[in-house]
Amino acid sequence: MPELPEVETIKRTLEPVVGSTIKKIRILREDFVRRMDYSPVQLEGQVIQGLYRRGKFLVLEVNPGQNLVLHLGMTGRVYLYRGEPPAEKHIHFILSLKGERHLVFQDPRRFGGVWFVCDITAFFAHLGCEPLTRELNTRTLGKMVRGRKVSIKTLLLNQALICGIGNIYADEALFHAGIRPDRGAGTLSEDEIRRLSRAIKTVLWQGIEQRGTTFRDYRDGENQMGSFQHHLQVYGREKQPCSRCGALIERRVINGRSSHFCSRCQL
DNA sequence: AGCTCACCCTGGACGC
DNA sequence: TGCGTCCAGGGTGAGC
Repeated sequence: MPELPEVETIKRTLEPVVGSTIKKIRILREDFVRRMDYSPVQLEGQVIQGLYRRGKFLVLEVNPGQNLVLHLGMTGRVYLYRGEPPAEKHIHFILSLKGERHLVFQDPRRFGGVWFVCDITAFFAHLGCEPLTRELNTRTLGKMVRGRKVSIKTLLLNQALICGIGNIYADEALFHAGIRPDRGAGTLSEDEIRRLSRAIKTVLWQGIEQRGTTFRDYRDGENQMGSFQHHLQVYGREKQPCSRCGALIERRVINGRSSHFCSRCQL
């Protein structure tokens, strides 16, 4: 499940594509293309000028008016392959570069996709703040939760407010902050908002340091697994003892998403 | 406007 | 072994 730390890790491992010339674009599944503001063929022969992450999106900037946006959905993998790409299942998109390198996008579940975007600012207009910047702090998080009846867990997953947090890091951040996922967002105290704002940054940075969480599908741009799964405190640890107090971790579905927490440490 | 929920999709786990 | 069923969830959009 690629969330911010996973996409950031992929971005870092794909850095070598910047400055490369695009030789050919192969779309193996038409419906994997979610948007086509310009013809993909126009990218062939052009040089990739930049690569960056926004929330859980990855952007290849060929020029300011021609961007290639990737989203990995649940099971997406994007990696650089040297030599002819493998004839594996579920490869929907290949970007061939000069020097016999191929950027391969594989996604069994096809929740991911690619967008050929001209106006990148408009494309991201609906997206919330980047949690690892100063845009997220006690004051801004306080504004987001004020008066909101949704659970704090649901609020953290809302990409229009904060972008990049998914199910794993939401559960981990709430454990870190000592707040139950089913608490109404509007009921958080000033101190809890401060703790949560810091906890979000802490767990996301830890995830990046560990090169992401590989539960099953996730791989980075070099097709390597992450290691944050070994450091998870609550996610996927139902009925296992809490690392802090020993009580058993509970699992509850909140808004259709499984949520993991310690009912003794999280209030 | 705020919120909930069904939907999309496939592979793996599990029960019989 | 094999078959059927359920589950995982990011983002979108319908409907209340």
